[in-house]
Amino acid sequence: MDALTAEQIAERIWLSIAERRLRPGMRLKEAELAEVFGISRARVRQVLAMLEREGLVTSEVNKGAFVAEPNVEEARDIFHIRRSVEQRVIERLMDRLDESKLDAMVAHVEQERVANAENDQRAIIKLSGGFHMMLAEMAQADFLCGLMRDLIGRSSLITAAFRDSDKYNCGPDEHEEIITHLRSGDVKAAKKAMAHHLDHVEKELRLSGEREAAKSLKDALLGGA
Amino acid sequence: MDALTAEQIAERIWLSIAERRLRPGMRLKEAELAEVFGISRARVRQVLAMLEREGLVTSEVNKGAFVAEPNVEEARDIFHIRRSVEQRVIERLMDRLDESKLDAMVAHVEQERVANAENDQRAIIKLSGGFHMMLAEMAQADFLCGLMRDLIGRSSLITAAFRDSDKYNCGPDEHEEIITHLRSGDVKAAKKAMAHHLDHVEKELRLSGEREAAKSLKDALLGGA
DNA sequence: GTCAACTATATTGTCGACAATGATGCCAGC
DNA sequence: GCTGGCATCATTGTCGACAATATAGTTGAC
Repeated sequence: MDALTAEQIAERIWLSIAERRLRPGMRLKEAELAEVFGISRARVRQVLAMLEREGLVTSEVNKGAFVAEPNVEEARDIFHIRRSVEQRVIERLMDRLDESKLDAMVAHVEQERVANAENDQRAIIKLSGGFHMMLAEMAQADFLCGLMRDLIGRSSLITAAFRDSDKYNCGPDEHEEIITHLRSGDVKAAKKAMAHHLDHVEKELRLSGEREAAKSLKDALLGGA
Repeated sequence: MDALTAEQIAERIWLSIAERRLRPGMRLKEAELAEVFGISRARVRQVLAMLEREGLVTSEVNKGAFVAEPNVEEARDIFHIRRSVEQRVIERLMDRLDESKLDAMVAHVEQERVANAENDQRAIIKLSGGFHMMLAEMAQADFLCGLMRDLIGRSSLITAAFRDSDKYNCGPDEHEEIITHLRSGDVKAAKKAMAHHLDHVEKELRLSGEREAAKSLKDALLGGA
C-alpha cells in the first residue's frame, strides 16, 4: 500500500487542493511531503514538477514550492475557458449517453444533497467538482478530461481564495437541471444550463480576497485519508 | 551555459516536438537525454514528469517515455478548445494593444514570408506556432499563455501525425488578416478571422478518412471489437 | 533600543549508485 | 525449422548523501 506512484501522489495533493485543505500560498516543504507519503525527496520533486506544470503550485529557485495564488484576471480566464470546455463535454457526452450514466449522475447529485443536508463541507466541495469531472470522464475524451482536471483544480483554488461565503457550493439543483436536459436529449438547453451554472459560480466570487493563515501541512494532506 | 534549469530543458524538448524533430511515438531514453543536455537522470525524470503532465509525452511504468500519439478525437477537441482560447486571447489583447505590439506582429509575419520563400520547413513550423504564442504573450494572461503553450505543442504533434501535405502551414496571409482587424479595433472581425484561420488549419488535416496503421498487433486484430 | 553583520540551521539543488523490471539474443528440445 | 525457456543486458525506479543557498536567530556596536 506504500506503492504509490508519482501520479497517485499528485492526485492526492490535487485532491487536497480541490478540497481546500491546502490553501493558496501554503508552503510545500519537500522533506515534509516525503515523510507524509513515505517516499524519497526525489519523487516528491518529480510530483512537484508535475503540479507546477499544471499550474497548481508555483516554485521559486532555492525557495521552494507553494500552492499557487491565482489572481482575479486568471480567475476570469479560467471560468471563460471552463464554459467552452464544459460545453464541448456536453456535446461529446450526448453521443455516448445511456441510462446507466444518467443513473450515476442522479446518484451523484443525491450524494451532494446528503452532504448539503449534513453540512459536510469537505464532501460538498469534493462532490461539486466531482460532478463536472464525472461528466468529462463519461464523455470519454482524454484531452478534455485532463483539461477539466486542471481547470477544476484551479477553480477550487480560486474559490478558496475568492469565494464570498463558505455556504455556497456548486449547487445540486443546477446540476440536476443539466441532467434533466441531458436526459431529454436537448443539447442546446443542457449547454445553456451549464453556462448559467458556471456564471452563477463565478458570480459568487468576490474581487478582493484576503488570504487566510495555513494549518499544518500534515493535517491538510492526511485529513481525508 | 550548462546551467539549464528544468524548465529550460522542458522548453527545448517542447520546441523539438513543435518543430517535429521529435515525432509521435518516438522513444525518449532517459540516459540519452541526460547526456544530450549534460545533466543527471534525476533531472531528466523531473522534466519528463512535466511533459507527461502536459500531455506531450506518455510514459508506461518500467517501459519508459515516448512522444505522445494523439488520436483523431483528441485532435478535434484540441482545435475546438483552441478556438475558444484564442478568441479569448484576442479579447484580452485588444485592451492592451499598442503600436509596438502591432509592429512586432507584422515583423513576425514578415519572417514567416521569408521562411516560406526559402522553404525552410523548420522555421515555418516554428514561426507558425510562434505567431499564436506571441498573441497569447502579448495578451499578458499567464493562464491563457500556459494553455496556449500546451495547445500549440499538441497541435504540432497533431499536424505531425495527420497533416496531409508538407506544404501547408499556418499561413502568413491569414495571420496578417487577423492583424489588420486588430489594428482597426474590430474585435468581432478579428475573432472571426481567427476562427476561420483555425478552421482552415484543421481542415488541412486528414482527420476523417482512413486511420493510421494500427500501433500494435492487438489493436489490429481486435479493432472491431 | 535599534540596526547591522555574522553564525547556525533549515531547506533546496544535484548527483551517482543500487535494485527491480522488461527486452534481446541464444540454445536446447521437439 | 520452429517454439519455448533461459541467461544476459539495457533501461527504468528508487534512494540516500553531499553541496549550495536562503532563513532566522544571536551578538555586538552605535
